This record gives sequence, structure tokens and C-alpha cells, in this order.
Amino acid sequence: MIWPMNLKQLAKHLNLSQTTVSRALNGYPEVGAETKRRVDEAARRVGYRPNPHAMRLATGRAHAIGHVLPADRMLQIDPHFSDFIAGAGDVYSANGFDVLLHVGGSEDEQTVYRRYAQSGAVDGVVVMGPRLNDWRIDLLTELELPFIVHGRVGDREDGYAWLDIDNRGAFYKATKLLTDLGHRRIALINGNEMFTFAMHRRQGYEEALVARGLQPDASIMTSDAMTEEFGYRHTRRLLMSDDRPTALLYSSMLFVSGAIRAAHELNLQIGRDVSLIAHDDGLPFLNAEGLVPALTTVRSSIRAAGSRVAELLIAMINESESGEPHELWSVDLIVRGSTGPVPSR
Amino acid sequence: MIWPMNLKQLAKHLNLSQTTVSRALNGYPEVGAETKRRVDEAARRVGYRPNPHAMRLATGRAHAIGHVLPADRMLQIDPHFSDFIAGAGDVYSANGFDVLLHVGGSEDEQTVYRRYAQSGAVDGVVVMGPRLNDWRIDLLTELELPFIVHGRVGDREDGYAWLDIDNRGAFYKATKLLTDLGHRRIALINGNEMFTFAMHRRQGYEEALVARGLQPDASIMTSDAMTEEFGYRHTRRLLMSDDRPTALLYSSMLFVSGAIRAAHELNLQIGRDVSLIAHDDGLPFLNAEGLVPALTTVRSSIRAAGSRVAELLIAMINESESGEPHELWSVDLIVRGSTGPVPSR
DNA sequence: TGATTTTCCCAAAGCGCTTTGAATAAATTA
DNA sequence: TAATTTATTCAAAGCGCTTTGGGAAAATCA
Repeated sequence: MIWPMNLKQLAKHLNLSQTTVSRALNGYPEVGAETKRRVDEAARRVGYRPNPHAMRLATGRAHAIGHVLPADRMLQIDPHFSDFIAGAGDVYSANGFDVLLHVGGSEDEQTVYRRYAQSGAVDGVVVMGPRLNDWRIDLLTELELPFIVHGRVGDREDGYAWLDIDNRGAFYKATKLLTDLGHRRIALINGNEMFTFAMHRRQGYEEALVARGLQPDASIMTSDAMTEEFGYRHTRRLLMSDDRPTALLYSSMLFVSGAIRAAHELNLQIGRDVSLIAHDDGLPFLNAEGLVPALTTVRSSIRAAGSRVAELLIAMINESESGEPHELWSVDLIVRGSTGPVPSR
Repeated sequence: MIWPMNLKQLAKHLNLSQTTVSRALNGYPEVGAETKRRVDEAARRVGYRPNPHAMRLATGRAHAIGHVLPADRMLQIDPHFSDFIAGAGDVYSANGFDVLLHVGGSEDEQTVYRRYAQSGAVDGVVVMGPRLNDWRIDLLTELELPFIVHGRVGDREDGYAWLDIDNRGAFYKATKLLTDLGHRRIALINGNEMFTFAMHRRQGYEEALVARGLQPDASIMTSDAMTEEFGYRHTRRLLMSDDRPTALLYSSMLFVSGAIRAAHELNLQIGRDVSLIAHDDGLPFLNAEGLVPALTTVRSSIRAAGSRVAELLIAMINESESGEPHELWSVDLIVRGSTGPVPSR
């Protein structure tokens, strides 16, 4: 066992007071240059590391960020979470922040936030997968626990920090691409529309239809958990219907494997008989370009969003009063082989 | 802002000493029954929660478990991680443990473990995705930081706590099912064999072949990251080869969407022209039963493993000297429609 | 009944760090 | 040269909790 050396010992070793050593290590100005050098040197040599608990107790700052995963286990974020956190994690550790992760358990979500706020276990939290009307925002505001939302809460844009991608714009673009190709009957296989991102996507889709003088048709719009299976089921049903859509728009790559399966089964060739577009979060195990034909997507890296969200939150925490960041990322439309002109019947 | 009440105030409020209140709350015997009741009552009423940092500092126990994700971002565990942690998380929070998550960042993995050990930031860690020869085991042993491995380190079975599924047995069973159906040429699309689980799967597969008098053929065995794309590429290549396999065995459902895609493309009907079996970790967004035909699998819930791993680790931490748990879970073979007799050529 | 336990509670000493309020020595200023 | 500043350093007081070492009252024993 490596024996943890503490401040006291280090100070004695250097013939200095704890105060001075502490200040030297934390870069306070009231310590002589030469002294600081000696301290840093010695600290490095003996591998001194301040005890984080003591530090936290003394400063009241946790140097930790909380991530609370909804207890009602939402498929929607589960598979995306690891990628988001992969991005955020880099930033956290680069800044010396720990991640406190809470998932499920008997203690309910609200209690966890209260506990975090009251005990100072974390300096801030990131809210993932916001719903149209999300109680977390009000709770966290009331608790005065710094937080940032990945996404937005319905149409609220003020009163909280957020980073979102332009889902509305993305699906507008995607839909427009399809209408420009002549498609008139375009289905939307959306994620669960209790989530803001899904609502925005539907809005973008509908707006593009309307802009083209088309009437959105609820019978070719679905809203469900983003799984392979739903991708298959909905696609199959849609493509087997009488007035079947000539193009389908998916809210996630997770749907797509199922979609392709259904199309194949019905002997429809993608990109020719039917056009497909999906939103691609850049999950590493699902590659749109590797599909045959390569999939046309609206793409935005969820990992990159994770990094940026982390940066913003840390900045909020460090610079206490710096206003609330709002970032809306535009989304690229990448046209590949899965989209083509309407087939002539 | 909810104002955090502390022990001192609570004690004064009750006209008791901090000592007594602290003991009452922590269930020590040297406090009168009536007093304890009063204390509990009051604590509940005012919503008192001990400051975790102070508690940690005083006891030296972190009440936290560390999860360190390898910095060399392994696709292999990323998508599985969120499900594992979903299982473990329930147990952690039920036992009042926090999860400290570390992913990537500049600080290297080893340093993180050293820091954890030295600072007492966590009481233990779980090692995920063990390799054939994994340095983490020796390091953690040296650091005397309690840990448990999800999986095993090559063929080492002693000297560390682990919970693993019987990958060898699972793939033996799966392969045997296929040989019993008459298949002679069975391909293995494996995960990266630097990981123990993948090695074990290959061993089970080879043993079953050998037991049937068949010669394992390296040209129909692959070892790669478990992604849709590799599933597609390998399957396609294999099924297009001259002496093409009549059955394929996949190390993950993540491969399967790609596999199905390839089979469809080549106009091969699954379950008739070609048999498929995959290992199913029970990831919620990928459902073997929902496929058409439903997929024959060897199944073991990674989420359940997460729960159990957490339980074991917490037990190790609490009962300090309780020996090292080793659990090998058998894996069920679930025969569904994707496997059938060898097609007659 | 006096001696000994047992029961219940308390004051005070940490845990390892930061930070306040001084103190000393050196440098400036008048 | 005396009076002020400025540059460094330190002792000590927390942060909020646990835990040690008693002590007084009540219960048990001889």
C-alpha cells in the first residue's frame, strides 16, 4: 500500500507551515517564487496528492458533476448515454472533475437531486433527455444547483442553460430533400414524442411538408422507443399499406437495421424503390456509411455534444456569474445512396 | 435554497450532544431506545442529511465505487456499458454507494487507479472488459484497492474476485446445436480476441468442432470490433466464398443486423439456406426475438451481471475479509427460427 | 447496604485541508 | 532616519462528521 502523505507531513518536511504549502500548491500570489518552486518540487517528488474529501469539506466545492439517469429506464437515452459521457468524460477529467453517476435504484430521482444540492456532493449536473415539460428544470432552479440541459425543454429557451442540436432544422432539411426529389408521401418514424428532440423533429418534418403544400398525415407518423424492432415493425407496416410512402424518415440509426430488414423482406430496393433518411448520432457501433447503399443522414455527433456540454457547465461553475449559455448546433445533411427520386409506379 | 442543517444544530435542537445524535443515527447500541426514536424523528422531520464529505473525511470510507473506462476507447464495451451500469446502479444506490465514473481524458488509466487508491476516493472498483493478460489486476492488487472483475483474465481463476458467464460452454452448446443439425462448416464472427470473453468463445466453438471430429478452420473465423458494419462485411465475405459456411456464429447481437443485411443481399433465407446464432447480452434496443425469423441465441443478461457484480463488490467492501467470490454463470441456449438443418446443395 | 456493572450520554480530539488574521522582515517613502 | 508599505510566512480556527475516553445515574450483585 502506497502510504498517503498529507499536507502536515509535507509542510514539516519542508520546514514550512501548512498554510504556505497549501497556498503554494494552489498558486496563491502571497508566496515567494523560490518557496513555491521548492514546494512544487517536493510535492511532485513525494507524489503528494491532497485528500479530496478534506479538500471538499474545507472548500465546499465537490469538483464533481452529477449525471442522473431517469429511473423509468428510458430506452431512448440508454444506448446514447455511453457515447455522450465518453465525450463529456474527457473534458471532466481534463479539468479535474469527477463524474457522479446515478442510475435507478429505489431512491427517486427527485430525492437524488435534492441530496446532491443539499450535501454539495456535486457542483452541477447535466440534464439529459429533456421532456416537453420537464420538472427537473424547476426543481434544479429552486435548488440553485447549477445545471445544463442537453437538448431543450419544449419551447422554453430561457431561464436555463442548454446545448441542443437543431432538430427542427435537420428534419426540415431532410424532408425538403425528399420533397425536392419528388416524394409526396413521406413517413416519419420518430422517437417517443414526450421528448423534446422528437417533437422538434416532427415539427421540422411537418413544416417542410406544409411549405411544399403537403398535408401531414398522422397515419404515417409513429412515435416509439428507438429500437431495431420498432424500426422493423413500423417500416413493414408502412410499406405494406395501400398507399405506401415512397420515403421514410427515421429519428435514429437504431431504427434503421430493422427498417432495412423490412424493406428487404418486401423486396424493395433502398434508394430506388424507397428512400430512407435517418438521424445519425454518430454512435460508433452503427455506421451509416457502411450500409449498402450508404445511408443519407442528418448527422450530429452526440459525443461532441457531450464534450461541449461539459465545457459549458464547468465554465458556469467556475465563473459563477457568467450568464446562461445557449447553443444551437446546426446539423449537416449528408446525402448518400439511400435517397433517390420517386419511383414511377 | 434549502438550508443544509448540520449535526451540531440538530444536536442543539434536541438538547443532546453531537456524539449521541451521531450514534443514534448510525444505529449504535449505546444510545437509549427512546432517545434514538426522538433523534430519528427529528432528523426525518427537518430533513437532515449528513454531509458526505465530512463523513468521508471522518470515516475514511468513500461510499463510492469506481468505474474506469479504458482510455483507448473500446467499441467492445461502450454499447454494453450503459446496460451493465444500469444493473449495477440499482444495487449501488440501494446500498448508499455512489458511482464515480472515469472515462478517457489525458490522465492515464493507471494514474486514475493510483489516485483512487491513495486518496480513498472510492472503496472499490469494478474492472470491465478484461483482456487475456490484464495489467489492471496486478496493479489493483498491489494498491490493495478492492476490486471485482466482470469476466476473467485469460485463464487465471484465482487471486482476484470475478463474475463471468460461461462463454466457453455457451459457444460449445451453440456449436453443438449446429453440428447436431448436420452443419459441418460453421463460421465464427468473434469479438476482438484480445478480450478474454472472445477467447473463451472461440475455445468453446473449437472444442465442439473437435468433439465432432471437425477441424477448426481459421479462414472462417474472424475477430473484430462488434459493429453492424463488421457483421455485414464478414458475413458477406464468408457467404460469398467458394466453400461457404452453412452456419454462422456471432459474438454479439451488434453484428447481427449487418449479418442479416448481407444474407438478404445474397438472397439467402435465414434458417433455411443459412443458420445463424448469436450471443445476446440482452441489450434493450436489440431484440433477438423480434427478428424474422426469431434468432437462436445464447443469452445472458449483462444487466443482471451488473447487479450481481455490484452486490459482490459491496459485500467484499463491507465484510472486509470474506474470501474472494468467483461466480461462473451458465448461459442458456434459446433455439428459435434462425437455425435449421443443413440445406441440401 | 456497599461494591460493581451496566446504561446512557457528553466533551473533546481528530480526519486533512483552506482561510482568516497577524506577525516579521524587507523595501519604500517622506 | 523615522514612518509606511509590501512581501512572506505562520498559528489557529474552522469545514461537519466520527470516535475515544470518561463520567453520572441506574441497575445488579455480593
